[in-house]
Amino acid sequence: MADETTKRTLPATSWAVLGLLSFGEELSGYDLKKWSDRSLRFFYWSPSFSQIYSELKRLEKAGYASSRLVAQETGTREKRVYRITDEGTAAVRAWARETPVDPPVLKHGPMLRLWLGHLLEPGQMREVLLRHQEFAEKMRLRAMADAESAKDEAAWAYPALTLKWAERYYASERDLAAATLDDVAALEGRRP
Amino acid sequence: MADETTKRTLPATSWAVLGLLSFGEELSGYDLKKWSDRSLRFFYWSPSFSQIYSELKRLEKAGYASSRLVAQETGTREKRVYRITDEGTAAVRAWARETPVDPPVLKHGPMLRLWLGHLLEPGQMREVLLRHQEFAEKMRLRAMADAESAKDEAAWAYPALTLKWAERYYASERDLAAATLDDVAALEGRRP
DNA sequence: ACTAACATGTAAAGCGTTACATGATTTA
DNA sequence: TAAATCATGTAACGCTTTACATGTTAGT
Repeated sequence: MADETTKRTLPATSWAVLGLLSFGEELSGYDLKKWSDRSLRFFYWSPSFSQIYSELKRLEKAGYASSRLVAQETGTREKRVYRITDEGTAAVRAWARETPVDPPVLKHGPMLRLWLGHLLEPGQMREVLLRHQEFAEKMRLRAMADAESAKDEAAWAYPALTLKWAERYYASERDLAAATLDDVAALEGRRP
Repeated sequence: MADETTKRTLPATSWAVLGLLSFGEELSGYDLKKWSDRSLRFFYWSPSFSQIYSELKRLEKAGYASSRLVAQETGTREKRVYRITDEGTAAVRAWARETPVDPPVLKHGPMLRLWLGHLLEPGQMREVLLRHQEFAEKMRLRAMADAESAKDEAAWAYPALTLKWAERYYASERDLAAATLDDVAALEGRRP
């Protein structure tokens, strides 16, 4: 272990990155970003490249991850890959078990626009909601496709459950947008 | 107007605060925070006191809001109240109409835990989901209560629609938690 | 050979929170 | 009158992104 002061007070994003490593693979920052975009993205915002790189440094400093440089097959450039340590596994397990779960954070642009509906033309409000509906359906399909390719692999059972959740979540988002479109139509109809 | 450089490039939170002012009332930072907690909160995270205060300063600097000091009835302490300017109204309207809506941002702690299910005991996972279910139902009831008290006031028609949306959204969150509890039970049942 | 996309980082700027400081008002 | 709550801010800190720098690989 190293640097006692930075222990157990890490921000949620650090734990998310350490969580990615907790599946046991040895990964580079770039790998982690790509994987994060395809998994966390559905229910947790995916951190930027630069943040992943700095989180990795912090995790290594805390003794939760170790890194080594590996030479590319043909090229001359080296890359740094990270692996979780035993202490890191213990720490992320303790975090997952003991730290109280805080309520979900939502920043829902389309609803902010609806809330400011008095500033928009009816057609514009409709446009915003239609776009959101499309977005939700696209996300649902992605989650479905990923769930398909991950099924029956016991090691990914829990990630697969989050994909199932995401599929339902974005279906609900899509339907809520549709319902709100009706509500807006009714409102505009009452006083045109 | 003032400070041309800070115009139209404000972060979303600034527009949210200016949006609060766009309903026309003259409000203090404290008022805005309270109102924000009871309205934006359901679909957009509510900024802290300190951020609201600094956003107000920025809005005033940009010429989108004006402030004045008012003396309290009996006390000696003064407070600063803000009102949107004509230019601010035009700006927030232009923002709402022209700025592309970016996809919702979600940081869903319970799902992050589920994703890391391999680190938890089954009972702990169940506990997390139950807590989330309770949270969702509490939010749903709040949205419902607020919608009741806001109905039939034409000026709040759009905010009322967001409360209706929130009521459905948190109902869905509650149901998704229940469904996921079943999924987890099935998973654990298959390999105990 | 050139371009676009892939890959690995660093540096600077800005967003947002927590902690702190201060005073007024209500309640016990 | 003491404590708790309401109310109004400021300052410091830390998280996070955007912009930048640099080299590599694959397609045309």
